[in-house]
Amino acid sequence: MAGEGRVRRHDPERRTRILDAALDVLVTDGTAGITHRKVAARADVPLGSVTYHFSSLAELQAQAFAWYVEQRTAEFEELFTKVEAHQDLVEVLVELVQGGPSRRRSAVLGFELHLAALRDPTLRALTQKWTKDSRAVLARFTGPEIAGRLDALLEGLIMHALLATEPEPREATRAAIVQALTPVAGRET
Amino acid sequence: MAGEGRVRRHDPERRTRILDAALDVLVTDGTAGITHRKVAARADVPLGSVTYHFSSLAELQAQAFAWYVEQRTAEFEELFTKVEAHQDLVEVLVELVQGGPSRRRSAVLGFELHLAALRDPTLRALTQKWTKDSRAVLARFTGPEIAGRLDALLEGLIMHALLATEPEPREATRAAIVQALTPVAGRET
Amino acid sequence: MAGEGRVRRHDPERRTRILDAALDVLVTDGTAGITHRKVAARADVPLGSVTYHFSSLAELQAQAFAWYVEQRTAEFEELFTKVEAHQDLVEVLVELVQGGPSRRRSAVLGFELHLAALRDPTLRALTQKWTKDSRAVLARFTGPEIAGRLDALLEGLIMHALLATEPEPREATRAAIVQALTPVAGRET
Amino acid sequence: MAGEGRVRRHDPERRTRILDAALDVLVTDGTAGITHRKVAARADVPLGSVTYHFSSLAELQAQAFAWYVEQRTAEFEELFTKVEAHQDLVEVLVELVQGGPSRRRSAVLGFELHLAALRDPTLRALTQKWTKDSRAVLARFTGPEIAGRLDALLEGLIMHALLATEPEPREATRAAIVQALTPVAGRET
DNA sequence: AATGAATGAGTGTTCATTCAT
DNA sequence: TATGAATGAACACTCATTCAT
Repeated sequence: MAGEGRVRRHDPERRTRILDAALDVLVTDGTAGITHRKVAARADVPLGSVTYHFSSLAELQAQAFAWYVEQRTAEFEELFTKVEAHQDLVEVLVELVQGGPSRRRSAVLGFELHLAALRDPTLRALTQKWTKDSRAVLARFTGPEIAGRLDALLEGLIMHALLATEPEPREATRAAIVQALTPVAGRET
Repeated sequence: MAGEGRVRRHDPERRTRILDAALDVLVTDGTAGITHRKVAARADVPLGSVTYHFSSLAELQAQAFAWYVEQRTAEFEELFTKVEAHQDLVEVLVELVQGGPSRRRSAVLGFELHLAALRDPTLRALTQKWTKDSRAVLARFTGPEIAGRLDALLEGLIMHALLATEPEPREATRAAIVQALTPVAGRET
Repeated sequence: MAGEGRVRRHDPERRTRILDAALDVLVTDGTAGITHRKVAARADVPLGSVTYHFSSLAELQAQAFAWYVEQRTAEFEELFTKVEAHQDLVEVLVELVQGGPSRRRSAVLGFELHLAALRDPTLRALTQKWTKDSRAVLARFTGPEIAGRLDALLEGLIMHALLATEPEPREATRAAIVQALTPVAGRET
Repeated sequence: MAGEGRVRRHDPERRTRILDAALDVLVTDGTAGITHRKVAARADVPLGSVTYHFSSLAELQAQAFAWYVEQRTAEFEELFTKVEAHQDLVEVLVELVQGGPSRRRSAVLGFELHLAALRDPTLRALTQKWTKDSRAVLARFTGPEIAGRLDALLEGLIMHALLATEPEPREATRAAIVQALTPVAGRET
């Protein structure tokens, strides 16, 4: 708002806009395809502006991912404020996995981050905190052990959902989640 | 099978050596970092040899991934030939997740492929066949529904294992797998 | 002299501090490596401050070199105030050449300036005046002809001293200087 | 010779032509101003060709300087093959210092190299060998001690000749050289 | 008076790809 | 058939300089 003039000298939200643009590029082209130029074009900002605000492409990527995790953590947290009964929990989790195209962006970024973290210790710190926080939220409803497996299951389900040509039936997803939530009767070794 | 033989005069294994080198590079640097030059260096082959055998870098990557899936599918299949009792199955799967550094390479390539497939239809065909085959193997022991969830769970567990600083306790992994294998007693929803 | 005072309100020594910083950068990185940013960092001054006080990088460099020549000329002059006997002169000159690391900075800047002057007429005016002044000082003790060759010899000795891995023996330096100071007996054409 | 066609696929002397072009650029713009693009333009060669033949700009510069020293050493050597009498020696040296514009290029490169060597150990190895070789040649006529001072004197004379607006009188140069060649009668110190 | 944000030109370098041999 | 030379496009990044505040 306030004038989309060609020349934008004072532009206090530029940093954030660049970060959002970087995330857009990461969704589209992945860490393999991100470049200063693509980000600048997406943010409608001169090339020099990107290198001015971020000391390197790696730094830009790291901050973009941090910004993504921050948003997604809040969103995740918020999702569970409405959960009261066990049934609510199941529904929320199913929605998390099956969530339409709106969720696709989020999921792609998540996997992109995971893979990048495999090679970048800085990012790994980010994913570890993220995983810990997610599990903590789940654990409020399930206890820590179940939260761990549930988290892994969700990760796998989401990845498969992303890659499947035709969506998994909602029932199958629900059944998988319900099972993960159900303590096993007879103890295992 | 066999077939494929296009160029194999003097150095019949050069093609394969290049593919293996490409996989090595993919493990180290990811799809973001693979180049003709790195592959050539790794395979100890002149640069021209790589571009000669593979019409483009994308083509090389695709064939490398195909070669990887072929190997991994066989390996996966083989893993289950020894399984007889239910207990064996659990052990094999736990090993699959916890498998040491030897399995790391495999796991990294798997995720790299999944992510690449998100944007490349050619690769998606590959991942779909792979997923289908893996599930089919699992289904021989568990039935189709459970195979699906189990597959997702394994995917998630492996990813988490890759990213964790300290390995998950073997017990937790086993418990998660056992649970996925155990049909839920009382139906819900 | 004095004059020059253009901008000196709140931080009257900032200009000088910037010039000194510029010289430091010139010693470290040469004319090939000087930048506004390095100078600003060295002077612990905001980037804008450098461009504010000096209209261009060339201008900054020129003034830094002028400042250097001014200092060095005074220092040179001062060096000879103590000289009375011929023997004193020799000692002072040997010290000039062999002078330890303290003199290194000075020598590097001198050669840097000479080379820059080769391509920049403004700087050449500076080097010419400098050479003239130096020779005039020497000439007070040696007469003009000897001063010229002596000056050249010193220049060469200093350059060699800078580049040598192990210092030339003090005796050799002294011998060279003594010889330059000694008028040739029998004239030859 | 042999066709100056626009497209020059096979061009075995390209490396050398690039080195010569690099020296040209170094004469014109110094180590401060050399770029891949300038060298490419000067050599009439595509940009990629320069980076193909030389792994970095520093490498290109180093090899160009090495090539220069090689040429200049040979030239220097050759200069003294004609020297028989003492008088010949003086004449050759005077010519070395006073040598017209043809010698200017050589001199500029020499100083450029000296200064660059101050900061680059690789280049310093080059200058040290060069200095050693030059002195050895001189020493054949003067003995080692005098060769050292003579070398320094020549260096200084040449630098001054480069920077002077009007050439030093030939006589003054000759006198300086003659003096450096003349052993001092009375012992010093 | 002073400065941080901003930008466009230019840098070194990498690389997929082409092609003559 | 196989390969090294070659090249043009693109990249990350640096920087002198401008300008609004």
